Amino acid sequence: MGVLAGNPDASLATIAEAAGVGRATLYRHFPGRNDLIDAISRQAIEETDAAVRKIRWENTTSSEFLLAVFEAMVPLGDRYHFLMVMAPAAVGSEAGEAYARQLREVEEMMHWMRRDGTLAPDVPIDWAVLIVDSLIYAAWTAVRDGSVAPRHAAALACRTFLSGLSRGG
Amino acid sequence: MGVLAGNPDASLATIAEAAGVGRATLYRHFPGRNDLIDAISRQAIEETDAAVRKIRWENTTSSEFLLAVFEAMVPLGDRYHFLMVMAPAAVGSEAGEAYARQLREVEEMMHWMRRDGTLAPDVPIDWAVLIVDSLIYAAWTAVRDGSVAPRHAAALACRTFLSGLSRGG
DNA sequence: TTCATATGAGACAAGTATGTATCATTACGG
DNA sequence: CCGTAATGATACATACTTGTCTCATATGAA
Repeated sequence: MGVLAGNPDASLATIAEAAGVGRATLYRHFPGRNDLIDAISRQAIEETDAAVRKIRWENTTSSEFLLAVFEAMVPLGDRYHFLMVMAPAAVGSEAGEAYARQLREVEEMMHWMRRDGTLAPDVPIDWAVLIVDSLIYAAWTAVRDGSVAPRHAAALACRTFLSGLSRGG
Repeated sequence: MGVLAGNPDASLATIAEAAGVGRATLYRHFPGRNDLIDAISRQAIEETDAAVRKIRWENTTSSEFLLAVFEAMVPLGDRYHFLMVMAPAAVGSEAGEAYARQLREVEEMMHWMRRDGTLAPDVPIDWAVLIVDSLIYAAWTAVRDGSVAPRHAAALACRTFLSGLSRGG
């Protein structure tokens, strides 16, 4: 998993070695390379979907919900990164559709925040969606590299989205 | 250039075709594949360096300087992206060193903003640096995809960094 | 025009990735 | 203990990529 996220063109021999299995075993489970990455994509989508579905949205403000999304997604950053890297290449496939659907869900959240009055009305929705994506990835990267503590990463990302990094906030 | 940024492992045949030259011509100018990407890296670094050097830092606030950096870098997003994708793989090489130096310069800018009182004191410098990188990339992506107008992208990135996207801002 | 240089197209060998098949070994259930 | 299924290792054919080389052509200066 992490291998493919880091290098989408890794050879099946490398993947098999990283997974601790023989190369032939990979071909027994998946007819070809595309089937393998499709299966991993499906799993990544399932895990990220499940993590978001767990969040209770009743009686929460959109800001709290956003924080919960960051908290849920940062630990799954490798899955998320995998989808960002591989899904665009798999347009038309099931994985590509699911990724597009996830993007639409983030878009709906941004519309909610705009109606809510939380998101400034002059911010393009597309930009807000892009920033959520970027912040999830940035937070995961920072945790992985040890730049920030895992417990603080999501809060930092949420704060950056809502009020930026300047003193006045 | 754009080809390599999108797929770092693109074959030389693909690169040559995208560049509109014969594959043999590539080998006449560059002994091997590594020399080619090293040359492109050098050019990307030179262009980004030149763009930043043009910025006048005397009699400007750090916020104005940050905006100027965004304005300078967003149009060079493909170069920047190329370096982000390729340079880490070229550790030890001249390009890798130059990329690390650019990162240190952003770090210095963040220290300046912190002393300045612009950057909140409890924000980790590493996080701020990472967010600058992410925002440059995000702004370039948004412009490329037509989500936001080129003239607004840098301002949007700067605003996101300084005051976030919420209404209170 | 004529000569030198640069280019494009293609052949070629070596190395690597893919996909299939075979065989010995291991693990697991009856 | 035995038989079945799964695994690891390996060999193999095919295709792609890399790097080198050759040859015909075009471009450009003298």
